[in-house]
Amino acid sequence: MSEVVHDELYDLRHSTAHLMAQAVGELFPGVKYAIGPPIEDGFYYDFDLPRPIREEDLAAIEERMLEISARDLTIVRQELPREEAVKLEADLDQPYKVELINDLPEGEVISFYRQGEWVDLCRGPHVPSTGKLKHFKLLHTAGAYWRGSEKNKMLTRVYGTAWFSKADLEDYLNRVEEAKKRDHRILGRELGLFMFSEEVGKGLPLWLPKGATLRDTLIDFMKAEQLKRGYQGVVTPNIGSSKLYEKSGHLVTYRSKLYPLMEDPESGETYVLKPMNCPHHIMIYANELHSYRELPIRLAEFGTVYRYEQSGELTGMLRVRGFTQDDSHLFVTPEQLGEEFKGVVDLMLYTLKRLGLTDYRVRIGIRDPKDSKYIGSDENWEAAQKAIIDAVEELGMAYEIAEGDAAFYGPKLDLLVRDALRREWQMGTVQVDYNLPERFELEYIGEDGQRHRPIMIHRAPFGSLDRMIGLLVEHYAGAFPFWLAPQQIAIIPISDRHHAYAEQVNVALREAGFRSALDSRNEKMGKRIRENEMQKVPVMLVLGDRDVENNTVSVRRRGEGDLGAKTLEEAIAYFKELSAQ
RNA sequence: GCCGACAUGGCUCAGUGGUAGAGCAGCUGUUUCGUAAACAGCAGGUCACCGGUUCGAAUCCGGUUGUCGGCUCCA
Repeated sequence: MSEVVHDELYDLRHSTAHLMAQAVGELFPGVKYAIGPPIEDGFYYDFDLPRPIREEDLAAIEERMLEISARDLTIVRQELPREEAVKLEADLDQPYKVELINDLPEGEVISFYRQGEWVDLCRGPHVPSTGKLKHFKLLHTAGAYWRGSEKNKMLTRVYGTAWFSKADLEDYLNRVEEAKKRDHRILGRELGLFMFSEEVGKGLPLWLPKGATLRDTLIDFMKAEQLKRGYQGVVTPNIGSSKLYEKSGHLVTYRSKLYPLMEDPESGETYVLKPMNCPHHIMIYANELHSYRELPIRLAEFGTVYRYEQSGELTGMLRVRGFTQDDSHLFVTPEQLGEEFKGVVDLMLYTLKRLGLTDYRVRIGIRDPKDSKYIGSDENWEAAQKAIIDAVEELGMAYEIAEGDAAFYGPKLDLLVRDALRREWQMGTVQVDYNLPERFELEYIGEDGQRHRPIMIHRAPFGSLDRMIGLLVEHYAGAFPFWLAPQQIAIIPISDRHHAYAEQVNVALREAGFRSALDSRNEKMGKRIRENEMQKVPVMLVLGDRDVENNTVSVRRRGEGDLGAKTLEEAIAYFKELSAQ
């Protein structure tokens, strides 16, 4: 968030951050100020304090903020030459501010904003006086490293939100409350999709029958697409020799992100629990000599990988330690690169569309030339980055370039989607890689009879099945479209005498390929309807005397209610229609 | 990993030093019902785990594990 948009709401939030800093200064003498910018929906300020602020302190800080607001202090801008600016902050015993001033580029205007006794280094702009700041709330505290580096001291960050009116503030707080109800961790349990077990291990998801069905549905969808698009399935083991990963470069770059190595007791050779599928797929390509006529070769696998993520990073299904990628590696000639890359992007966008995810961002990660973790030659990097940018330009897509976001072996294009709490997650990803083919000396025989080096495209349209399902749960608030719903149809016989007919209908629907289940519990129909509604089953069939008599089913659509009686044939036609939506 | 917080039956929560409670879910019966909660009874917890303080700990203290919000990281 280096580029801050200067609209009025941002100014208000920025000023509220100052207001909070002043209040903290009054309540915690000796506080050192770091930075305090406006952010989406609010603001934060980082403090270095004699003792950390606790959540229970927030009310007192808010109270002091309101008091300072009531003083209605005029907010005044003041510009100072560099030396005087440094002296001002040094006199105030504010070392972080001194460091910030010293790092400002030559010729930059150095400005301060003063409200009453309190002053802060700041580019501004701000509201005219503290009296304008009334509708805010402090939300939570967090630790944050000075300048974002874990080598530096950890400061205390306080997050808050601020709005023009009381109504806006309340709306926002309500929105957050509503969003929490969509949390996939809560819905995942309520809907019986997945679980975690302390005894199995943190970050290791267990998929329950309904969640497993959802996974199967997504896998079937992707397999069908891949079949149309000329992919071939492969299967590779969950572990591989460390030598393989040494050669690929993963071992050096991601040592700390691997589960500890396993040792073969006979040979003493070590094995890696695989964090990636690429080296395995590369071995399959290298198994035989390929002609240019065979290329592109597209090897696909739903590969489960394990990454030892830092414990503090784990978040439900959105960040786990064991997950399944819809992975594929394409081996292509330089001439094919552009078309193949565009083909992958097309699949990725089609996938998002089918899943109903329309709100996403495209980020192109290129390398940071100053960082040494990137392998391979400058020429290869230039060529790979150019291939990606040319392709998205040709496709007319909106995108952002992010320096330093490339994989260590190549640049990539990521699709980013937000969760219920508006946190952004990387979903689909595609990378262009000249470097691993070089490391593994991959070849094909060209038209000219000479040996040539293929280029690899790594891609995963879902990214991780686990993360994608977590996100889809939040996107749909658990109410999946018919084709995705783990259980599509619930059959509710009104009383015992309708069971035989209900069973018959259930069998017929399963025969027709629908995920149907009979709910013949000894409960009143209304209760069973209610519970199936809450389980987000898209369709219910209520069966009573009339239906048995007329050989019909009464169709009830989730969220809509009774659609009336249909024959079984009509109902099946309707379900086929729903499946296509 | 770091900062802060939290942890009571399957779920949601009450209980702040004197030997654990409610609703929902579960089980058993009764009820056989036309589109979002029938009725009654029963059962269920070493209060996350380990240690300490105390005559006595769910409650106070320390540690561990897990979870939550951030930071850092994300092939």
